[in-house]
Amino acid sequence: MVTMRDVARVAQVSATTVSHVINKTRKVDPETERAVLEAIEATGYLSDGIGRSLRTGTTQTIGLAMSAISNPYFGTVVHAIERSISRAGYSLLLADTHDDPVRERRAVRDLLSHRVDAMVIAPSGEADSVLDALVQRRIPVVLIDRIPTRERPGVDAIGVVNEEPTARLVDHLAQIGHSRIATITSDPMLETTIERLSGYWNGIERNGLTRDEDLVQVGVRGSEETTDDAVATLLGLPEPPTAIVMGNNQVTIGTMAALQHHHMEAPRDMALVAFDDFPWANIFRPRLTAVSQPVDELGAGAVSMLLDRLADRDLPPRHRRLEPTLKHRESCGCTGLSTGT
Amino acid sequence: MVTMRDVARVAQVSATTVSHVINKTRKVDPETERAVLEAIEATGYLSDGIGRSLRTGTTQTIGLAMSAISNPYFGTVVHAIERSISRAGYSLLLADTHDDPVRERRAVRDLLSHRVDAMVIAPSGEADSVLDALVQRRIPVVLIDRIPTRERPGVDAIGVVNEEPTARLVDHLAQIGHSRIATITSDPMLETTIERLSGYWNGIERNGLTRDEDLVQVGVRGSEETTDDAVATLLGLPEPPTAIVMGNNQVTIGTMAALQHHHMEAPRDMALVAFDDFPWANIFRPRLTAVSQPVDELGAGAVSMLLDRLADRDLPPRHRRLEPTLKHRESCGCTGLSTGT
DNA sequence: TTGTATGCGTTATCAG
DNA sequence: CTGATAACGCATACAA
Repeated sequence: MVTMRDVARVAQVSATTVSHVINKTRKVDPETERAVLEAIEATGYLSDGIGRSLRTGTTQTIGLAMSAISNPYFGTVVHAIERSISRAGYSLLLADTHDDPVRERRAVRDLLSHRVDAMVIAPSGEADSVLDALVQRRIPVVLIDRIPTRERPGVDAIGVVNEEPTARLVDHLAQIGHSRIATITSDPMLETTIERLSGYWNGIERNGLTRDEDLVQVGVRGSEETTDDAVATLLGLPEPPTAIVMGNNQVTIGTMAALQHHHMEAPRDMALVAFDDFPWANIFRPRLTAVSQPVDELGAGAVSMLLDRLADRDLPPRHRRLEPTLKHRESCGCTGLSTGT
Repeated sequence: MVTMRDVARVAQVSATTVSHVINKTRKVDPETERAVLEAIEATGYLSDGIGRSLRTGTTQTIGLAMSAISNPYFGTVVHAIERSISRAGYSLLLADTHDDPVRERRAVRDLLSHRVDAMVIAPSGEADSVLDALVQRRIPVVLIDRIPTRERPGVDAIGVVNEEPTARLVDHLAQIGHSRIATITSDPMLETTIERLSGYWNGIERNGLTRDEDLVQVGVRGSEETTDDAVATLLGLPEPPTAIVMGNNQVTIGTMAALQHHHMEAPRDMALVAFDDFPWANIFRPRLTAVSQPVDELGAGAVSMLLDRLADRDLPPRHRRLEPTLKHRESCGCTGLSTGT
């Protein structure tokens, strides 16, 4: 490996000077500078981040801990985060939590071991102890997607409004005549699930519908079989639902597959509305009526908060809620007024 | 920050012993070990990868350089790679190339600066100089998706067979009666584009169709407007095509959107077949007849080759081709024999 | 079974 | 304007 000392030798200067040339951190004679630059070119020298990190205490690296499986927008989110981050001169270290508290703990440990300067986390339902440990180490953290009720010093959060938009979904179904409206959601420990469920109930109540626990299927971890069972249960009810609110993208996939098994089609046999949109929703049928998250903004917002906190760790914690957009399309079965893009 | 020396002080031993306890790298008195472990617990010590890396020369980090935009399977690939990699005790450092040679160079430099132990790259069409530099530094590299014609020492590659499967797509269209078969592809510099295009021509010729350059639309970078133009051009032909072979996922999205603008529907108004499948292809309509890549296997295979090479850098270069699967569904307009899953 | 000393590549401090 | 030196946290060769 070619080190700074090698460059220094070739350029006939001290390593100090080479360092200063590279980092533009003090005035150096143009002549000398040229010599150094040439030596760098000649040797093919590339500065070693490890050495620098050890010395400076910063790695210019941000850790991202989230579940690849659970988030169908995974790619988009990672991409949005990577873009903002690299623009700011940081690199992205990835760790998969699988939305499982144990693996989440491991993932964060790993990130910590690599000395990331800060982390973005999509916290599992039981992330408290992990977060507390992070707070104690005073490492900047931004929570994404799931916003905890409790605030922590040094921990920001960004996500969307979940409750009211879900209620609106129910409103809409009620307005077009549905009275048996079911909902299927995933992991009940997740903050998002809780909020969307609460929105569902609000919708049921404010539309004067009868509150029926049987219409609520809380899928465990949202695996496909579970969703299949959930749909079967709903269809087997004495008075089956005529509409379903799907709690997230994963559930939507499972639910639609299940309906297919039953040879049912939306919106003909079942009205369908979803929380979470699909990137290609407009090209394929049925065009899903869905609450769409501003994924790019979430990623960019997360990084922006992180950079703010990197600049001043004592900033009071901020929790940002972005407004999702209702994409009114066709799966709800109300054809007339489609506005979706 | 709590360092090894802190632990050593608390445990009343030397730093050396602490190191040995942590790494299980020499015999140590059970009593002493207990004391060290306790001290680690008490202090909340976490070993510093930076210090270790500087000393050992390895970072236990793998770099992944690919374009998030161009690859709709991005999430799946990253996930597959991350899984295999973390199982082997490595972490994943991400860099976006945007499929642009300049940004690719930057991405690789970044990764190199962070001293990744090895890299996985989805090379742009002009990656030669970058790859040569990597070879010179003797850093293990696996190319994914696009397999160069030239072999390089120390550089493995993994991807799918492109030519024959594309020809088969044409075969199928020809067999069900199409004679005006068009193709739309993206960046003509990419190895995959070249191979698929060649497969297209093979198909045209071996089915005795007339070779018509007008039916080939090579999209630049596959942006949506470009695809729109391509479709318009095709439809404006004196003898427009009745079927289209879409060269990749991105093109598929663009083409389907464009067809929609023209109020055309597959397979009614245009037979459609694609290279690259969609994760949710079965749930939405039209169910696309498509060549599907074994994405998980590609990721796992890439990592496996990387680990092999990490164990022995002098392994001869290997180029692996996996077989993609034809998912015969409905967009091709030949209903009878659908076999797709 | 344990400890001391050294150096990995860099940058900050201080001296010139 | 430039250079010598020490230190970041760790693992190892060597000594005890």
